[in-house]
Amino acid sequence: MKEKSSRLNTIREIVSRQKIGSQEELLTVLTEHGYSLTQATLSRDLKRLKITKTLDSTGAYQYKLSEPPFLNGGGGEVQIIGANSLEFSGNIAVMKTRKGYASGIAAEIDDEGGDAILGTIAGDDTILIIPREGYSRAEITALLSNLIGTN
Amino acid sequence: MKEKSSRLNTIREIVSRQKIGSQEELLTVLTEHGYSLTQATLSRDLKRLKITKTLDSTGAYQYKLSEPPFLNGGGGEVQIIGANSLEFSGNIAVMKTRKGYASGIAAEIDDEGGDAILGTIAGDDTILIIPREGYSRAEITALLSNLIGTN
DNA sequence: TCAATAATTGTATATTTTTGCATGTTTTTT
DNA sequence: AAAAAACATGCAAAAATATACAATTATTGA
Repeated sequence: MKEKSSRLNTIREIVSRQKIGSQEELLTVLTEHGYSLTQATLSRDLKRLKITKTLDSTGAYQYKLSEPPFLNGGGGEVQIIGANSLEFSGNIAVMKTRKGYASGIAAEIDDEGGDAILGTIAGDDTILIIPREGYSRAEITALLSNLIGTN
Repeated sequence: MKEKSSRLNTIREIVSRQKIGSQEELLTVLTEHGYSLTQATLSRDLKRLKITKTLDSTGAYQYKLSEPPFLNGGGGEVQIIGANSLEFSGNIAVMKTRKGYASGIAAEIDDEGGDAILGTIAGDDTILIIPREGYSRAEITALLSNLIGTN
């Protein structure tokens, strides 16, 4: 099912970008984005994504991705945890990251991407990933998913 | 009142030692430790302590001290991946990070540092951390170490 | 393809957490 | 020391979140 993974992606992006204080609130935003679901489903989505209600520095509630935005160096495998979503436009991949981490993660992708990655450009929370010609979306997705890890 | 801070302390200890999945459960443990309070009070205590309900790797709920996103404890060893070093010059702290991660980590410090941190400036792999006047090196070190963590 | 199996979702409901309010207690101010 | 202000707490109610169950939709394998 396509709907679901797209929705999960969107949820991750929203949560990492704006302050969301309750599921109802997030539900509203998702509705504005064109998704139709109930709070029950959202609750399950959040559980799958390990997004939990935390407290920000002012003591207000805020939903947050619980995985630290870091590289997991265990076992020689490099795994990037800070990336929130990946989507293609044409043959260009756009990765959204936790704010501030784009350039760091982009560097990792350059490092690890090998032949398949022609280059990357990073803003603050967005990375443009340009694959080398001849590599399919599927291949790039697989490569990056591997770096990122799955949900 | 002495009772309260002692209780908060105990809560922190319990939560960091054993798996607590709900406030009721924690309440039971606290009662066994000789404290007498209601779930309502406990809820407020947890809020003060910024202890929130998160999801562990198996998908079960677990209360946790808000965790610094800086480190990865793979294989029992504590490994600081984002931040490499911390040193003072005068009352200014300089943190070295993995290339590209400085601004991301600086943002975390701003987020989590509370009153003690006046501000941060990030380059590519270096963060300047300016403590608020009145905070000692030791305090800042403790704070940042805590953020960086010894999980 | 079709039946069997698994996954996803909504509804209704249960569970859990948060909070308004009243009250008692401690601390501060005068 | 009395009054005022600030803080802590329980109770009850509200709000938020999670889940059992049943229906629906997708997926798998012969």
